[in-house]
Amino acid sequence: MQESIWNAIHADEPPATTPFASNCPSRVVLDHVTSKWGVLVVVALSRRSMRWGELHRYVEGISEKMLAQTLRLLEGDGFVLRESQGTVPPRVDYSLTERGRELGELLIPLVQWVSDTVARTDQPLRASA
Amino acid sequence: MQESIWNAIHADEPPATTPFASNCPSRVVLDHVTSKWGVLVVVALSRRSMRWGELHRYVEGISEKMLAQTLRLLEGDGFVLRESQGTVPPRVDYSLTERGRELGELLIPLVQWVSDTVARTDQPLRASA
DNA sequence: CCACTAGCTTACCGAAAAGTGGGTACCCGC
DNA sequence: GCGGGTACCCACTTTTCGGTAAGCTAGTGG
Repeated sequence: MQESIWNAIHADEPPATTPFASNCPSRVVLDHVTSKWGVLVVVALSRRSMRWGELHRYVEGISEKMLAQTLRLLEGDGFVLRESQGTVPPRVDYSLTERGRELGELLIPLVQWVSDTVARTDQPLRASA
Repeated sequence: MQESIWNAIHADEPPATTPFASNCPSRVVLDHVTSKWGVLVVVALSRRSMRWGELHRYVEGISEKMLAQTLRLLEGDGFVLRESQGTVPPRVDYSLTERGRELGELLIPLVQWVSDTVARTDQPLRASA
């Protein structure tokens, strides 16, 4: 176990093990999981595994390219499991790994909260774009 | 209160109140708070308010432009409070609003978990870039 | 009196992300 | 044999992101 990021916040210079340090590898993964589509894909797969086409229809507005790219990225990071049945027509199932499920449990409250907060706000949340 | 995003996941078509729908306004805010620098700034401000220069030094690698842009965005979304004492040389304090603090409590576990997971992983987490 | 500081803003430009349109392979139903 | 469905990949273009550099204000140290 490593230091809490709270310790980092106390210090003037953050330790290299937290994403506040520019050379920390966690920044890369953090970028992946907080990417525009990455969040939605992980949350979508949190409930149940889905096929390619299902995901594409479900995460509205994502292009095929971005879906493929996002899935490959998340697979590379060990969050998503890709299972291709060798059948024709092709059928590929995507699901979360154990690590992906852990991530989902952190992302779901975030998405839920943002969604709720925006919906609840009477005055527009943003003054400018 | 609105529907849980879980209901959305059960349905074939997600309701317009969740970020799965392409026209949902929460997508915009979600993009802000999950942006590369947005996450780090909110988490940094979660512990204590900071001045411009402090933040700039603390969130390593962020350019002045990006810091200003991120802060303006988060201020527009109501997450960050900007207090400029009219003194010269200028002194500006940034802190989280109540809403910002709520957000921080969701982001901290995420950052912590990613940081821990990456640090704990022996084999490289990502197969490809 | 000149440089230096803090906290920005704006203009400019290259890089990277993301959208578009096409193609592929294979089989099925008509 | 033609079109449609599935799950992609590749090339091209557009859009956005993000970094560099300069400028601005006003007081302060040398």
